[in-house]
Amino acid sequence: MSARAPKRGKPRAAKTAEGHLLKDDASNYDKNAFEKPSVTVDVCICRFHAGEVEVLLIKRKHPPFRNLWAIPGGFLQIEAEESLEETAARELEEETGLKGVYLEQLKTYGDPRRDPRMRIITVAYFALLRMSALADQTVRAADDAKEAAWFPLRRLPKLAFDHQSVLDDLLQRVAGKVAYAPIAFHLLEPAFTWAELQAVYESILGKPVLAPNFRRKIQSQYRIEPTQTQRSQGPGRPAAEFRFDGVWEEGF
Amino acid sequence: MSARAPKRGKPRAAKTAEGHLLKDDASNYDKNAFEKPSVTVDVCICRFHAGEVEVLLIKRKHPPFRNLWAIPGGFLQIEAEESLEETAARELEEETGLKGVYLEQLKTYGDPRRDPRMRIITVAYFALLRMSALADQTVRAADDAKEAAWFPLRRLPKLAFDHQSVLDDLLQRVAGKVAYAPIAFHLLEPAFTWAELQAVYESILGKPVLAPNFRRKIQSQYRIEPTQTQRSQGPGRPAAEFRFDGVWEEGF
DNA sequence: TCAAAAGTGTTTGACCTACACCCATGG
DNA sequence: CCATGGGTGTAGGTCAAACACTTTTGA
Repeated sequence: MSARAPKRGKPRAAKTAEGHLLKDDASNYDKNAFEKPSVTVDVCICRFHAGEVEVLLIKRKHPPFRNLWAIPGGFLQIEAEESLEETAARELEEETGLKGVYLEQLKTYGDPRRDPRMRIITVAYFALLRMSALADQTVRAADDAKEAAWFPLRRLPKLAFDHQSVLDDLLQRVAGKVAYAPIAFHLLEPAFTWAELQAVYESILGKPVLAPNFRRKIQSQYRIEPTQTQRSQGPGRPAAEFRFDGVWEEGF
Repeated sequence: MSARAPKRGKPRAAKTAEGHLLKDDASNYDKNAFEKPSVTVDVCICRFHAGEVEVLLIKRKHPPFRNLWAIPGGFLQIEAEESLEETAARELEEETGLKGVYLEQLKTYGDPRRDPRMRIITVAYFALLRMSALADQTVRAADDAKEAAWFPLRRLPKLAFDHQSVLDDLLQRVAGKVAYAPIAFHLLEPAFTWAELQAVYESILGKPVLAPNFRRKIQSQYRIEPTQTQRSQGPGRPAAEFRFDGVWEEGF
């Protein structure tokens, strides 16, 4: 349910034996009848850099977990009527200055002791963005002086709270999803080379793949269109650039 | 993040331009600095009956959405230090009297207008249970007189709130997961026949499968051990009963 | 003996893996 | 020419779909 309103009265008293089904009268509820948790949205901000998928973490300056690294996030703004995804987008923008980035809900964490200070429910999202988007943007290690840094998903520092399990869940989700959904392209420039695309997959899957088979497989799932542009940075044939042009229609 | 504490002060004032990174001093926070949403946990309770996967819904007696059907759920109990999963388990027990049932988190819904009365964040779970567990238990259409009834997942009535999309997400999740995880067995008795197992898969996938291929595929994934028992309810060879005995080890 | 259930076998084709090999192109 | 990137071909293996068929067993 999302909407049975609590009865009036003290929180504990309101929860009687049959209290699991509460009156729905619009005229008979008190939105403060139950104590409420704080709700935050954390965003695992991912980029692809130096052959690896990296996530942006911030170093905590204060207890608890002082000097450990944490996933950036913030409180849901009730007054602003933010949806969860809007909160995630706002956090992402505050942290990186970017809008319009791919965002997906990961999972919600609500263990009563995950934050020693107070009861916090955290909805985790993840974002996938291209390096070029960050070019002019400085990642802001915000005012109260936390460091911010990128870490490869497979070589993380010691993390605060239950954030290790959040990132474990993230890696599992992304590795599973990359096989059937075109999410890898969000980590690359609009024009990319085969070698780059393959490197993203290899990083996510954690193992090498054979180039010819990889390309056939990708082309059987997605339209990969050549651009006119090239990439030349040394000896050898310059790499051609391609762009993602949607998934193949599945009917017929 | 799950833990940066809000600054002291009025909610709006606390959220300054740089407010996304808040002080972590344990000595410097006020857990009421931000307005909080209510948090509920809804549980999609599923059984397998008459050849179909069914979900338990309750009929709303009061506005909003009076007389529409809704997924049962309830408020997270802060004082009791419940985890989200414990809340789901409690709701399940209150609704059906059952404990120890398979539970899995589905997704979290937080649109600001999903409940017209107040801001509610709902974490949806789903439960899979066997018919035999319900045998002596009456499903309680709780005191304030809501009806409770089972509906096939593919033929749902008009639903309250955003519960239609919750159940859409549920079907998609279950259909995807049944292919690689042994979740179907939770819907069957410990001893089941091949025909029953196949019917569960066909119901979830929404299409018929060929029995011989189906059995080979299942047996390649899981240990299916014969029991000594049988099932005889008419002419024809009585169906032998089997039990699930884990997944095959994947190393070798 | 019939009907339903369990189980075997086989054919076909798709697809994945691994590798060999060729072509293109800028330095 | 050569190093690198793009691309084709293909042999072998695995696996799944589809279907035919046999065996078992209680009513």
